[in-house]
Formats: sequence, C-alpha cells, structure tokens
Amino acid sequence: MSCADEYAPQLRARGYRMTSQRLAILHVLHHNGGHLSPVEVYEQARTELPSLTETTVYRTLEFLAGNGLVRPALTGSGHLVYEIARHEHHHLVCRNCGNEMEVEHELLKSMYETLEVESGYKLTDSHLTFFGLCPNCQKGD
Amino acid sequence: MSCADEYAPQLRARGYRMTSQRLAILHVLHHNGGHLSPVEVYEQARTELPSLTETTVYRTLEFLAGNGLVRPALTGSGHLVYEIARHEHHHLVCRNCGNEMEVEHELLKSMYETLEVESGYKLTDSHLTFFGLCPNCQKGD
DNA sequence: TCTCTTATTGCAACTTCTTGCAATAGCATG
DNA sequence: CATGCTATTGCAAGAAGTTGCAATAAGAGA
Repeated sequence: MSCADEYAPQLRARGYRMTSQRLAILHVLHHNGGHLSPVEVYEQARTELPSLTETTVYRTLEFLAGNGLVRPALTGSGHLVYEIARHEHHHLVCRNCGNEMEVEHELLKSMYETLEVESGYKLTDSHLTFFGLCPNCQKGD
Repeated sequence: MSCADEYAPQLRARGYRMTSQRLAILHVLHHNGGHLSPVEVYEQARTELPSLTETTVYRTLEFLAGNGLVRPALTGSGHLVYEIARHEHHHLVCRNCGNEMEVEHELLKSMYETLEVESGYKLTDSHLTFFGLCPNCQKGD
C-alpha cells in the first residue's frame, strides 16, 4: 500500500485534498520513521519534489498535525519536530546525553481520566515531553 | 522583599551573577504573573531598561528556565512562553476558545513514579501541555 | 576600595518561521 | 471528460529566534 492510498482517503473524508506536496512530506516522514525538524523535512522532500517551498512545509506540517497524520514533539532545546503518527506515545529525553525513549500512552491513561474528571475538560490530545537522566548518565553522574 | 533580594542569592549560589538585565526580566515576569512570549518580555522589560536587547532576552529566558527561576510552557500554536516559577504545575488549554487552566503537579505524581520505575530514568522536569474542550465549549459543541 | 577573573551582554549577520495575496490545481459534480 | 468551486501553494516581505566574537561589568579576593 502506497502512502497515497493510505493517507488520501483520510484527508478527503474531512474535505481536504491530497497534493503532491503533502504526499512528498508524508513520504519522507513515513520512511524516516523518527523525528525530523521542518528544515530536515524540507531538504529531504525537495529531492523528490524540487518545487516545494519552505513555506509549504511549515504550513503542511501544522496542517497534518492538526489532522492527526503526524505528531509534533518538543526537543530539549524547545524546538518542534515531527514524526509520522503511529501508536500514541510521548517522549522521555535524557538531559545529559540526549538519548531518548518512547513512553506508551497506555501508561498515562488513568492519569488522563483523573484529569478529565477533575477539570471538566474533554481531553483531545497533549504535548508531553519528560526530561530526566537515563540509567547510564545516572551512573556517571 | 524585592526581586533582587529574592533571586540574586539563588543565582550566586550556583556561581552565576545577577545583572540589571536579568533583574528587569524577572521583574516583568514576577509582576505579570502569567505567560509572556519572549517578545512581550522584551517590550515590557525595555521600559525599565531601554538598553536591553532581544538577544539577551532570549538567552536570559533560556538561562532562567534552566535554573528553575522561570518555567516554559507551550501555547496551542506551538510557541514557547514563560512565566515566573511558582508551585509546579502544567497547563490545560481549550482547543476551541483558548481558555486555560492549571493542572497541579500533585495530580501527576503517581504517574511520574510509575514512569521512573518503568523507564529507569530519573525524572528531572517535564514539558506537559494538555489540550481538550473546556466545559463551555463542550455544550456549544 | 581596587584588581582581576570570567560570566554576561551587545552587535551584526544569519537562519528559521510567519503572513497576505494572487495564481494554481484537486476533485466533486454534471 | 469538461467545468467550477475553493483548498492549497508560491512568492516576497517581514518577524522571530540564533550564533560568534569582542567589549563590558559582576563580585570574589587582596
């Protein structure tokens, strides 16, 4: 199944369109798998679609994030990066070595529920990045 | 107790210096109480210290955040804003009206502990913003 | 109070990100 | 498959944020 076949219906169902720009960007994120900054996405996607502009990359990433096809995450330095949306998860980053691991959303579920009850809000999504020291860096201190 | 008396010792204890620039920035955040973007901080602090530059504001905010005197938070549009560090808390933002409430860190404590056990990481801080629909916007749908 | 060390700032150049608007191109419909 | 509506893009200008380096000024110690 190609990227186009997979993602186009999701957009159309919401009244949006699949374009060559969106496809190139999704393709890059899909294949890379990890986090990419907007500039990295731009440079890689441009190899398949040279006419792509940076403006479009920024707007598209925000658009795709808003529609759940990609997920934004924060780096330690406070910058936004994006990755293709797979299972819902968050990030745990080592303040010392930058090493990083995923945190299953499952682990936060009961906290999520408590939060809904206490606040009266209906939670839709979240932007969670945890910082700490990884097991290795704790040893070296 | 003035801002200088309150914050200077915290910096000196770590080998850093209190400067007029840092003081002006802390003063603005302290008095405002809420979230301010770097540009807002710059404009307000400049009224007390006209020689202040934007470069210094960006560097100082990052520095103060790193030392726990101010706290960064994410807006719905993915921008960093800062507020003076009071009790530890996170943010819950309405995707519809932008309304916002604080989430006590207390509420997340047990989840935090679980996370430390599961991951082996020693957590130091986190960057948590929750998005959802506030009680009002749920009615209007 | 003066000196000296070095943390901190300002400047200037640069990169990253945003916005308004006119031109383009998906795709639903006939 | 041709048409029309409008979502989407590119362009250009500008705002926001970053970096290297030389000048400045906290504040510790004499």
